[in-house]
Amino acid sequence: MGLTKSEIFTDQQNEIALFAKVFGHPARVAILQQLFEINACYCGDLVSQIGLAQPTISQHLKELKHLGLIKGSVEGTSVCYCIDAENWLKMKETMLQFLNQDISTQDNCC
Amino acid sequence: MGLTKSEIFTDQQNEIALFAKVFGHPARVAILQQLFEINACYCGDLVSQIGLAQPTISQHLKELKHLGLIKGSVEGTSVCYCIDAENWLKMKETMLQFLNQDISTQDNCC
DNA sequence: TTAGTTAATCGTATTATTGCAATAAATCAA
DNA sequence: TTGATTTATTGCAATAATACGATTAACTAA
Repeated sequence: MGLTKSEIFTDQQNEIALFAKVFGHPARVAILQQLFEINACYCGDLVSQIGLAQPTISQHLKELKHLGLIKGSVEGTSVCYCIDAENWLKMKETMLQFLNQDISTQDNCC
Repeated sequence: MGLTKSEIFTDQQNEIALFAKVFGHPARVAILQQLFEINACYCGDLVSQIGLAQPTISQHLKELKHLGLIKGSVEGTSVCYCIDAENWLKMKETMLQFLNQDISTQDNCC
């Protein structure tokens, strides 16, 4: 019915899915790459660099902030965003655990 | 307008987003974890283990297969699915490159 | 052939996501 | 205070994703 049944999955599975979902849009990938490269970036800079409208960028920033992956500090009229290093590492641990799964035996059936 | 503007992003950014999007649902995370654990699994087993309807599981399997992360072989009336090890490794390389980004300088602005 | 089993596909209802114009809010400069 | 600048929020239209009942397709066994 168009509604993800989160309750039938484990917390870990839901957490992985939540992190992955936020990376599931190229604009958010681009924003994060930019923040890593520049280390800090104004919202307006991201708007001109990425090429989406200001409300759209603002919305993507909000989602990244909601998951704790970035943080922003007000500087006058503009807002400076950067990666939240601590939370990024925590996220990385979770995702690596998922990505580094190995196939138990070598003889695949397919 | 509800339509991702893929054309304004790099191929790499779009690729990362596509992989991440498929991990952005707990059912697909659960399916992949199960395939890693059991090494091979019938569609029907996944249906009973995960607790979603058969057409729903089949749809999720289709998406995973479309990205090349799993492959299935017909065995009589059932279909045996397993991880496509080679493509999984390729995907992992792409995602690790993204996740392993480091902050250039230590002095964060925020 | 016929009945049973398993999985894919179709159709559809419901919810989520994306994108932006318009507007509001907050700050600064004169 | 007024006007300019920057970002957040609101509202809405369009598209995508999720889930499943019903059906189809493919195979097996009797």
